Amino acid sequence: MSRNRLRTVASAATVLKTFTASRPDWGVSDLAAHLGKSTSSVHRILSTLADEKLLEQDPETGRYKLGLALFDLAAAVPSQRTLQEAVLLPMTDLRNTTRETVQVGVLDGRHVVYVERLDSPHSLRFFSEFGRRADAHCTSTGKALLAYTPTSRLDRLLKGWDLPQRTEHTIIAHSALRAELKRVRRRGFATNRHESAVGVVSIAAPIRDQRRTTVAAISVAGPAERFDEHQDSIAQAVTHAALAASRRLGFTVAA
Amino acid sequence: MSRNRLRTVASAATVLKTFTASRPDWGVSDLAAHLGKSTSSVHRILSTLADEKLLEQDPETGRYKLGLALFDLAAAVPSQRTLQEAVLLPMTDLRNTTRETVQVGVLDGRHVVYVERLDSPHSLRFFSEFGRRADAHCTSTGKALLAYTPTSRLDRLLKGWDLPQRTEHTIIAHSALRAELKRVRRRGFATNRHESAVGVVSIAAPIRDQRRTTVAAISVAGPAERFDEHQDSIAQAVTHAALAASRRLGFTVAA
DNA sequence: CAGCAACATCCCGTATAGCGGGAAGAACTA
DNA sequence: TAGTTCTTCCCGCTATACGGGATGTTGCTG
Repeated sequence: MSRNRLRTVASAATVLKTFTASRPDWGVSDLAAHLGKSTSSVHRILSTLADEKLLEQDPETGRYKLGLALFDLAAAVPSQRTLQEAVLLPMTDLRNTTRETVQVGVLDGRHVVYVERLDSPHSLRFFSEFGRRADAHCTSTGKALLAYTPTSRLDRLLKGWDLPQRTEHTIIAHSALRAELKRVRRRGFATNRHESAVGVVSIAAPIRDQRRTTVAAISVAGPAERFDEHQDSIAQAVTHAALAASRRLGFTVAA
Repeated sequence: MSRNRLRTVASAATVLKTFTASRPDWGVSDLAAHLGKSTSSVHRILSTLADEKLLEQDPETGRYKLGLALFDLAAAVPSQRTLQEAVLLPMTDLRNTTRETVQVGVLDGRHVVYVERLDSPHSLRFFSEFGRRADAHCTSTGKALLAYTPTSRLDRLLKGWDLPQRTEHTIIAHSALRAELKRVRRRGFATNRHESAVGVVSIAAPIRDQRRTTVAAISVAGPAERFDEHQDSIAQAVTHAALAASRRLGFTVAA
């Protein structure tokens, strides 16, 4: 943490981040109690953020919630723009080939953030999962990204990382995860077989840029029964799409 | 603007909002010049926001961009959650019926913010347009929302609103817009025929909640040539989907 | 229906956080 | 190699932000 920080801005950021999907609205008093601050201070932060449209206040109840200005900001997150352009056609091709949901994710610490998505024609999924974050250790996207994370950085991530067990198939031992990541590097793709949730299977491959750095991963996900029959061909299609996307980011195959 | 505001927080919000799709990254010096502040002050704000993951700094160039924490916040915006659940099946049905892209939007002042989307099976569109905002006066979604905006509020919006002309078909006169909104109320749906962009046609209908308040609109959009043949049946499907979504929000048809 | 509780909002005295000038260090360019 | 541009940091000064407590509103309960 930088020494030269603005504590009022940090407090306001903390306030913003207290609004979550599971706790979408707060009153002045209960937020003050939650944060251990006075109602005066919290009220000032909330009304300032509301003036800036980052929050909204329900005029009937007086409670605050996140505001629409956040959509504008989320839509402007730039690293995904270059990535978006690169994955446009490969994602569409992959979706049309596999008829399944296709996603692109990036690593954020011990999580995956899904930044792009194309629904399968017969999927009920929605944009609401845009920006969704998931565990890195038990998703194919996460494992595809961790597999190519520099060793020193992976060591730092693993230190103190008590891998959450999501299903009975979830890898929870560091040694097992390291072995699995080695297997991912050998095969060139990662799989998730009921590790993040029972019934969910996915395959992911890394997307690299012109410096050969893995910057994202592309995946196909669906219910297990549709995958088991065609895993080899899906894996091939995913690695093909990942290479196509990589090429568009300037990656060249070694001679 | 509230008198009781935190100017450091307001400055930080201004900094965040300076990052846009068209200007996705800033250095300390050029942002300071842009905002008329000293580099010391701007640097402190930027590094504090980076500590909070709302911004990221490129370690090679020193320039700042928006951070991934914004996805978490955008995904947690609550008013869309209830709406999402309500529009789930109606959107899917509408997409399957029309084979076109389906969106749900809400009004934000003189703009529409698209908060849900389902791509047509043959669309190249992507999540990058999630949260996209568009003019209200020349989109079917916008007109469907403005048509049911209380008169006093519509008057306030129109006052000083110089309607931007996007194509030769765009409504730019207040009187013409009022007449058009009357027509929307009479027909129960709104249309956009090359008004927001040449070649783009869409049809939208209002979604109401249990208090009979119009809270969102659902629309189908596509290229003009696919719409012209089936406008009546598409309009019927859209109004049907809007009613289904409304019912799920507790709306009941008057006896 | 009156009293009470809970909440948001606001005022004001105090002190500390934040401001900007300017210096230091790094990287780039002519 | 010197000059330029940029980011980062230090420090004195002052204006902002803090929290206690008061006020007003709304809803609940006996």
